Amino acid sequence: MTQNRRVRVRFAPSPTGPLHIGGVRTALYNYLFARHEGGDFILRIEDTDSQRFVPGAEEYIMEALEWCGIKLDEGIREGGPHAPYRQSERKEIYLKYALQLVESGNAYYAFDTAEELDALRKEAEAQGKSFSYGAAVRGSLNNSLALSEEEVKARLAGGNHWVIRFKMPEDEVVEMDDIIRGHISINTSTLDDKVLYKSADSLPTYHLANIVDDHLMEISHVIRGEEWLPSLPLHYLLYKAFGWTDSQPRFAHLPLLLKPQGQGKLSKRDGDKFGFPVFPLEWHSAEGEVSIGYREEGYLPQAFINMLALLGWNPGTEQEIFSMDELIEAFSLEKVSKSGARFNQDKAKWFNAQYIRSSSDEFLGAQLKDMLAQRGIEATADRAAAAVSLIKERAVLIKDLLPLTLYMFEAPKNYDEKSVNKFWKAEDVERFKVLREKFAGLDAITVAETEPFICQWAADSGLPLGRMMNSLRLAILGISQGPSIFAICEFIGKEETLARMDAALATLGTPAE
RNA sequence: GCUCGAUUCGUCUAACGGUUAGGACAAGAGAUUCUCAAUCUCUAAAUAGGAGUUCGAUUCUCCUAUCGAGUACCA
Repeated sequence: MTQNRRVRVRFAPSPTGPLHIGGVRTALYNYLFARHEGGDFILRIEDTDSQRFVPGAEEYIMEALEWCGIKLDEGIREGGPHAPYRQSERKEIYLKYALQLVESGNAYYAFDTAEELDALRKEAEAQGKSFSYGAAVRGSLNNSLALSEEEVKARLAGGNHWVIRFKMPEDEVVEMDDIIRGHISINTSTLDDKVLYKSADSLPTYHLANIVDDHLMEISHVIRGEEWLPSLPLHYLLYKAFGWTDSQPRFAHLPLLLKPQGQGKLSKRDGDKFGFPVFPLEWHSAEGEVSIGYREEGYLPQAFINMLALLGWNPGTEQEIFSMDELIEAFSLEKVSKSGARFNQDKAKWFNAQYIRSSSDEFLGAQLKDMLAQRGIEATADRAAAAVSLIKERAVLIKDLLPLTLYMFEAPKNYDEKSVNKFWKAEDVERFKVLREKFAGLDAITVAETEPFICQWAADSGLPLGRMMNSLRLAILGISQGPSIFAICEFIGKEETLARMDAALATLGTPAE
């Protein structure tokens, strides 16, 4: 294995649907590793399954990576020295390599139909065994190892459907190394003769295309999900069969992302089931189903990435908040954990709240301005930023900014019943009327004016400040929640404050004692 | 079934073979506050089980259990 060669890694999704967070994390770790090492990050689209191709998935993948701040050095849009980066556009490359393996005796033609193989599997199953196309049975099946040379030639010439299978060596121990898991060894007698080249669509399978492209694209490290670990011996053997062992990439198999509840790995349907997004961006399926996305739910990409980075990796320090640059600086594959990580939505929300808090008022104000505009409320950028500054430590999601500030732009349409029962008793209303007159007498309503004034009044008269404030809050907001009522009154101004006080008086009236 | 992998608080995780097993989220209690959040303080909470190696094991080895993945002309 070549040491000190340029680090080049790839993220190689198949466009069979939207990328879920497990895929995003794989892309992220590849990206962090590449940047940390000063290497290249490549996007390769593995669309060798013509049956499962989903239109729009490719665009989705790229948009999702872009939203996350994961930048590509080479890819289907970016191009690069090894273009094309879409396997369907490289199809003529693969047959040549498959044939090379046949010639070197590492692979063979097989003519068995899907139906025949199905029947064999069923038969084995009926006897409580499992069928494996391997050394034990390949001599008695329809392939170039068992059939006569003439027969094989005739079948190939006759246009019979054929596949190319890898000829798995018998009773050989494959020794493998994984950066995360260490040394692994396995005997080849437990492995089968995998199909490398399909007849159904004249395309290679993942195993062939992957090895060929990683070699051609000079990939130095393969960082992928744990579900590929069982295929690793095949891949090692393929590199060996091609004579590429010296330039073989190093492997790192990432732990799986598990469901938040129950068992098993996180799947695309879990989002609907548990009410949290499993996709970075909203996805509209061809069937018209909509799956929610982190972006649309109000997560900031930085928070999303931070949360995801720590799901299966930890630098060994107690730092939890990382910018992308800090992640790049701190990341190492050796620190990736071995066991599956259960996704936790509370933690994801906590990260987002932290990031909202540290965002500028201008940025958050701009988000709010848009949301207000959608409700037909026009606010200036300054007003929106000022409103946000009062409540940003209370927001968990970006979309929370709207309900948290709406009363600053709109008078309440109704009054919370519980609060009315609690804070709008006859005596409260008496005090409230006095307060209204005092407010009316002020030049302007500012925190600096009102706060000391009311506190003084309460102190002098011995009136319960809390009840007074809450009656006012009820009149201004309609609910008993939110930041300093003085600050809100200042924000909406004297005219609006008085108008809302009058409206409350008119709507709620004075309850009987 | 077979093969491979994994196993520290409820969850994410930290700990050169030597720590009172640490932190974060969530939970509980208290403080603070005009309300609700936030914030601050505190509390509870874990090395799957059993052997072995060792002066000493969360850490190394083996067995068991549990969980996961793979077992397609899908990736």
